[in-house]
Amino acid sequence: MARATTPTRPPGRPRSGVDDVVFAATLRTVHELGYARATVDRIAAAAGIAKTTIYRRWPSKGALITACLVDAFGPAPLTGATREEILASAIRWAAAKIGEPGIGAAFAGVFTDAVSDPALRRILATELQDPYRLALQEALGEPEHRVLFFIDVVVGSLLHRMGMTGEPMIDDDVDALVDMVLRVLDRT
Amino acid sequence: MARATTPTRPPGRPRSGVDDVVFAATLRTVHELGYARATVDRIAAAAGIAKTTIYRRWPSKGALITACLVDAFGPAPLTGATREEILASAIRWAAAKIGEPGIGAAFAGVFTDAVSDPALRRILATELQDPYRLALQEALGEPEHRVLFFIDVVVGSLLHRMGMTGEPMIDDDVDALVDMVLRVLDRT
DNA sequence: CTAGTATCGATACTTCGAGTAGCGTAATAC
DNA sequence: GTATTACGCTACTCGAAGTATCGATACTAG
Repeated sequence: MARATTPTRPPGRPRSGVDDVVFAATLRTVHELGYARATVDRIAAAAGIAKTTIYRRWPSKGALITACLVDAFGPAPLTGATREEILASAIRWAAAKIGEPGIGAAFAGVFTDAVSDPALRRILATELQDPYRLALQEALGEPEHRVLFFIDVVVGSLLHRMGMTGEPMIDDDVDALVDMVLRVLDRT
Repeated sequence: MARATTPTRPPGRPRSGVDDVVFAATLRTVHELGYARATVDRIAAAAGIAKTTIYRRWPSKGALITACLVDAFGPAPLTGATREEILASAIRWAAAKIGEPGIGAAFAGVFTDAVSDPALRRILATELQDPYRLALQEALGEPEHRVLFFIDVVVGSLLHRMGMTGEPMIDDDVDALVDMVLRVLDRT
């Protein structure tokens, strides 16, 4: 997610474009060592840069992980002809992403940190959740509180499974999740 | 949860029965300061005992919080004439408990810690989840994987709401959660 | 009442990770 | 060249988990 080169480049040495390297190193480290043992020192070492460089770009470990997740999730692929198809594809997409190596553990980790950290909670809500929430409100024509409920159910279920078992939710249960939420959507 | 006085009391000074005091101090501290700032030192001070006494009884902060939650949740009140009524009452009970001051934050906190700590995850699954899972399997006549799915959905949704907003789920959404899960139960 | 045992409180300590400070160096614009 | 900003590096502060030790205390057994 390189910053667009503005016509008026600011003075001084430009930042090296190592964001993607750091993100990859972050997910790899979290995947291999778990969230708690994935210290900023270790992530920096895995990325081959200095720890201070990380703190020059992201103000905290939580912010780093959040930025990493925003990058990893990317834009919402809301595909489908009907509202049902759109919501179903979004749920399957979320399940697949959270199941990728490192992403689920990183997500559960920041989520946990956010519980006791209102500032991080705001970052998480604004940077990560809001884009998908707004896109879903638009695509489904549903009010905010209803989309928030869907997100609580889907993301909460996926993270709870990941947190309690250390493994992503199996496909059969993702199917059940899709069926369950679609049934709620239908009953408008 | 005082230990039953066995006929053959072991030698030495008996433990002071301060478990309940510690549990109350734990929930109060977590409620007032949040999970991260609820250090063992502060919890001990709030309980009026030494930190070392806490570590003589529970091997880690996570184990203390888990024991506190086991005590706070208590036995599962699976009441109701039909399977639907039993499951509905269980969901509402879980929502009410997680909404109590300190409990939701403590739950989300240990849950987070457990993600990166397999030992704590085992304690959490064995001590806190298994009793309710087994009772639900028995009461509902449903297989393990299905009850586990219900637990993922219900607890995951409630914790996600708690974690993202800092506030427990409102009654309207708990109603929606009950409706949604019951609909899955019916479709056997 | 005394001996034995195990818990308590208190203090000090070790360990480790988040985040900061300072400095010399490298890369760019002018 | 100079100015400016990012980099790597080292060293540091701070806070919290968990440990070690020791004198004092509360029991039981005789």
